[in-house]
Amino acid sequence: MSYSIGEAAKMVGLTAHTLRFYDKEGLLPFVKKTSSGLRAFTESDIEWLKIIECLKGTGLPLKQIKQYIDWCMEGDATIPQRLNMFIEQKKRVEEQKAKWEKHLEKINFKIKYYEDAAKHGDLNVFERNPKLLEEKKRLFKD
Amino acid sequence: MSYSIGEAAKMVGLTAHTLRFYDKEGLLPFVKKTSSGLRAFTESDIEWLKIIECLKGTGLPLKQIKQYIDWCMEGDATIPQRLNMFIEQKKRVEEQKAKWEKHLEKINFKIKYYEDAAKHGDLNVFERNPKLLEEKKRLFKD
DNA sequence: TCTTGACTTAGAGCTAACTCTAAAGATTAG
DNA sequence: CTAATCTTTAGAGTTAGCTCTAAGTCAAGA
Repeated sequence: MSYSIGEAAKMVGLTAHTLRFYDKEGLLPFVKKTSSGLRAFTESDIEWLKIIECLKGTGLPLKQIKQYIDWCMEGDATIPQRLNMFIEQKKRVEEQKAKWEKHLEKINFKIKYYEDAAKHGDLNVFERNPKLLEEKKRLFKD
Repeated sequence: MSYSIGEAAKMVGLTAHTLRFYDKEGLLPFVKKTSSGLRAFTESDIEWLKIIECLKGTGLPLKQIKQYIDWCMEGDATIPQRLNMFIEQKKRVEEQKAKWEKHLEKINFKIKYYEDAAKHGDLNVFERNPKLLEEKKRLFKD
C-alpha cells in the first residue's frame, strides 16, 4: 500500500508543494514513482518525512538534512558521520533550550510588570514594588 | 554617557548593519541622534535591544516586535495589549519547548541506534536489540 | 592638519524556505 | 465516458531577515 503526495503531505502536516520542493532539493531520493510518473509514498517514506520534520523542527537547515540523507544513501561507511550529526544536533537543541529558559524568565518578569501596571492603570510599577526592580536588574544585567 | 552604533551592536551581539536595519524597520524609535546625525544609544536603549533580542530569540517576527514597540510609544492606554502579548508569547514558548522535547526523544533514539550500528559496523540494530524497535514504533507512531 | 576608522544614507543583493502558476497528464466517482 | 479532482514539470514570485556597497560625513590620535 502507498500514498499519493497529497495524502503523504496531510499525514506529516505539510503541503504537496512543500514535498515536491523537498524532492527537488534532493531530500527525498528514496521516494519511488509509479509507471505513470506519480510519486508513491510508502510507510517507510513517511518515517523518513518524520525524521526530516524532527531535524527541521529543531532548526537544522535543509542543506544539512540533505547531507544526512545523502549519508544514509551511501551505506554503512557513513554510520559514524550520522551518529556524530545526531550528537551535535542534541547539543544544539539543549543549548537552545537553555537560551529559551533565560528568555522565558524575562517574559515572566514582563508579565508580572504589566499585570501590576494593568491593575493600577499606569507604569509606576517599581515605585509600588521595588523588589521587581531588583529582579529586572538581575535579569537584564548580562 | 552613550554608545555608538558599533558599541551598542557589540554589547548585544548584533552587527551595526542589523541595528540600522532594525531602525529602518521602525523597531528603534527611541534611539536619539547627536547634532551631527550619529545614533547615540543610552543604557535604556540597550535594555530595549535586549528585550527585542528576547522576543526575536523566542521566534516572534520583527513585525510583531514592532507592534509591541509601537504600543510602548503610545502610552499607558496600551498596557493591556502589551500584557496580553507577553502572555501569548509565554504560551508559544512553552508549546515550542514541548515540541522540542518530543523531537529530542527521537534524536536520542537515533543516537542509541547509531551507537550500536557504529559498534558493529552495520545497521542490523533491531536484530541485535528488538527492544529498540519497540521504542522506535512508540516514538514514530503519531 | 592629516589620516584612519567609524559613522551616515539609500538602495541593491542575498539566502532560506517556501508558495504559486500554467499547462498538461493521471485517477476516480458517477 | 465524462467531469472533477488529483498529480506532473519548469519556473516565477514571495517573505523574512539580514548583508553589503557606494559615496559621502564625522571623530580622534599623531
